[in-house]
Amino acid sequence: MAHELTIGELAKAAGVPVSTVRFYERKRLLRPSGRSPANYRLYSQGDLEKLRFIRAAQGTGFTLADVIKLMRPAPCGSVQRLIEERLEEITARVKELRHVQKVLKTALNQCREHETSGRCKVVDNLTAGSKVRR
Amino acid sequence: MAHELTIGELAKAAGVPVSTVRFYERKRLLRPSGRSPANYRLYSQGDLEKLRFIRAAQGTGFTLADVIKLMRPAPCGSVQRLIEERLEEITARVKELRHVQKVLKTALNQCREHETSGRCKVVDNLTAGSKVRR
DNA sequence: GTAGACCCTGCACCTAGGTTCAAGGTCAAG
DNA sequence: CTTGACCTTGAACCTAGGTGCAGGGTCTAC
Repeated sequence: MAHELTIGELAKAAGVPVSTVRFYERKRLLRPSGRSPANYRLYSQGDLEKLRFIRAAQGTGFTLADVIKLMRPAPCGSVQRLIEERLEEITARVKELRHVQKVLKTALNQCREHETSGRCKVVDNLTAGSKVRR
Repeated sequence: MAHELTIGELAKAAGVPVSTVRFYERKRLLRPSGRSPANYRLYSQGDLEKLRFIRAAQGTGFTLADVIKLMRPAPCGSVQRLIEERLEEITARVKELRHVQKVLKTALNQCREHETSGRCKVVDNLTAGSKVRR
């Protein structure tokens, strides 16, 4: 089942632009497993899975640099550390976003209460209630 | 109280690099209220507050383009729309992060259970459980 | 045998939000 | 009157994650 794929087929199967596949190659994330006589890149099913993994890991918030680390066989320990780091980041970010959410909701309510057609006063609220982190 | 500030004083007071203040000027976010005889930028207390507002709004997740819109006197309506958009984004992002959090926690547990010193198997889990959005 | 869809390489460009550099002017202290 | 900290300008550079283009080769169908 399933012979080798050209770059276009691979890209389509994974739902990414061809240009991105070549970009990943430049970044040493995914090298074709071979070349055709005409010098076309050829990819195996395993390559397709790798590509999917890359996208999944990115969706999970890992940077491409992290993905490289995740992909080369590594002791569980270092993988665990990467995951824990990401988890901490996520927790912090969620907390931050919840705060921002509160500030914005307050602002929005104020805005709705004394609605004017002139200058909006909401500005002051934003200035008061938030942190500058990031 | 409080005369005009040079760019260095302003930057320090707001806790941002001088280069950033000049960058904001290029982006039309903050123009000095005057110039000294020696052509130094001079900023008022109001400018300082504006600068603080810019940082606060950024911390709240607005882009600089949004901040420009927020700063020029605008009907409440358009400000409200901006805020609502941000709120929706935040809600979506939090949901996404919660999902990612779950996936990562599962992966981490698996990783801890059958800890090996060889290749980590966690990869498969990430591939299975996540979306590619973003 | 030619049109159109695909592939190749290398390089430039993009967004966002800045930072850094070169070459020079200004100001206060000692 | 020199040293050092500050200010000026314009322009180049940075990161991350790509996208686009020029100038060419290849493959499939008609």
